[in-house]
Amino acid sequence: MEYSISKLADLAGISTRTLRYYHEMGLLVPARMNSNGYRLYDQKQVDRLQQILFYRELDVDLKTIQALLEVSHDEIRLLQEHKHQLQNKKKHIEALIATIEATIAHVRGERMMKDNEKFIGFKQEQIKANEEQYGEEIRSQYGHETIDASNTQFLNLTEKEMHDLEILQQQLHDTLRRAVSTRNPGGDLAQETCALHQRWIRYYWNFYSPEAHMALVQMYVDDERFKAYYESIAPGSAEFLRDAMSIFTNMTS
Amino acid sequence: MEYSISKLADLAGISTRTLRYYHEMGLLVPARMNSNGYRLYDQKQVDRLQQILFYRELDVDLKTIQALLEVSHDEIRLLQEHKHQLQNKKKHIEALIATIEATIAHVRGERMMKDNEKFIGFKQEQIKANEEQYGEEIRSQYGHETIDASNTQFLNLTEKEMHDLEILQQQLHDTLRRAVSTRNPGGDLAQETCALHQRWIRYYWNFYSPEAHMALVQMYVDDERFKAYYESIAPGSAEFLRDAMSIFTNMTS
DNA sequence: ATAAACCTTGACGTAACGTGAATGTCAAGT
DNA sequence: ACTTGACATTCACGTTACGTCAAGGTTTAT
Repeated sequence: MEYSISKLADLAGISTRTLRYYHEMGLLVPARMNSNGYRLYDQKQVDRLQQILFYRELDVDLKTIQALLEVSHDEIRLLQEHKHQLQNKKKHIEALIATIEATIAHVRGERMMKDNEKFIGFKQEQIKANEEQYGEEIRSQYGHETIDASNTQFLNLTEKEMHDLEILQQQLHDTLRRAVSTRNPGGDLAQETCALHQRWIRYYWNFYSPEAHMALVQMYVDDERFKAYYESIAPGSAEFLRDAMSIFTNMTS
Repeated sequence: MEYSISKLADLAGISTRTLRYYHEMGLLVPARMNSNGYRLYDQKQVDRLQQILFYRELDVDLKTIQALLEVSHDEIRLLQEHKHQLQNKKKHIEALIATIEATIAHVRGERMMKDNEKFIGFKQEQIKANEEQYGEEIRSQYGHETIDASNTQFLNLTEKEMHDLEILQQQLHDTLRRAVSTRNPGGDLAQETCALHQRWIRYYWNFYSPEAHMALVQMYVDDERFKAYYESIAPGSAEFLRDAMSIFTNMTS
């Protein structure tokens, strides 16, 4: 069964504008375009839209959703994961309700309550949970330098930006190679490498944090795929970058 | 106990940028500003921030939150209402989980499922629920023409826009008065009145819908406060506007 | 005294659309 | 065949709620 754009929008309870936007960004591409330029969607798109809406329900941003849907096409596994996350979200709402009850009791003078207890359960923790849960999965897939042209749509880069990214990547490799030979993770060259790496990472991450960055470079050391890649740049450069980042971010793991 | 901006942000798990933004829009004004220009918040702001975050959790937009917090200062009543809404949200998540389970069973071939069942429970219904639950409350407070200067901050209007709004309102009253005397809700003058009313409403509503507009003009008829107000413009003008809007929106209630 | 942490304002940018303009296409009715 | 209303397209501007950065002032701890 085929759906026009308004039919699918009505079915899913979203706007046609949303569907056009999802098409434009490559998140939900119609099954085909009619000869008159009209979008037509079929069963595969219905199912994919359902997945998208589950992720949206869990406050996952669209770029992340797109990446996640590239990582796995196992529908049952995805659905079970959504279920698990929704059960977590349910618990989080229960925590909020408990906070309300505690606050009411406090207002009535029935119990004491410290100010920090008043904010237990709010959404910021959900966003952090997303970052942890989904960020790790994305990093394992896209934190790798072998980004090819097919991913430019994902990153929504202009030609110029893509070119800039290539230059930056080349610069990063050159600088890292030279920095490794200094054997000084705290030196100027090493710290410049870190700054370049940070700039590079920001092309991929919507929400940067030093912690996440540190986790990534630690993964370069721990994961054989990345370790091998960095060995090919310069021997020992994964560990070197990890050590340099530790200083750059002023963090020790 | 007083909190600096970062202390309060950390306490609540939000950013200092968010707190500055809330100050700027008047949603959460610090208790005082220090001599050095630093913001200081006290207990009242802590409690108000908690209320704001509960509304945010329920996907209520900030302008609506601001309006709601002007309507009622009864903390216990607000908390009980949040609780009620969160319990609804919990049910909605349970519905989503049921949708997942049904979809999994469908994929496995264990049961039949129509496409429309795949979208049961998604968030758009929550947004509609907000519109109904909170919109009505806002309308009863702000859908009234007696907007005074103290509300311009709420609407975030420039001087020019405020002036335009006054002109529009005057024009609306004049046109309505003349339209009523035609006794023709479908006539040009009546339909012009509706267009003016729609333009006027859009100053207040972030998300316009003909249904909501119809509900509002119906309320003008049903609610004595508004009815009396419209009688003072021209006798019978509340019903007239309701009838004219029915034609303008192509809806019959 | 110094460095780091904290604060301010100003301003640009982002994500995910909502809205409207202008125009083409389709289907049903006259 | 023509008309009208519903449906579709692209283009483009605007909105909301911040994230991020720059530039510079203030406070705190060493």
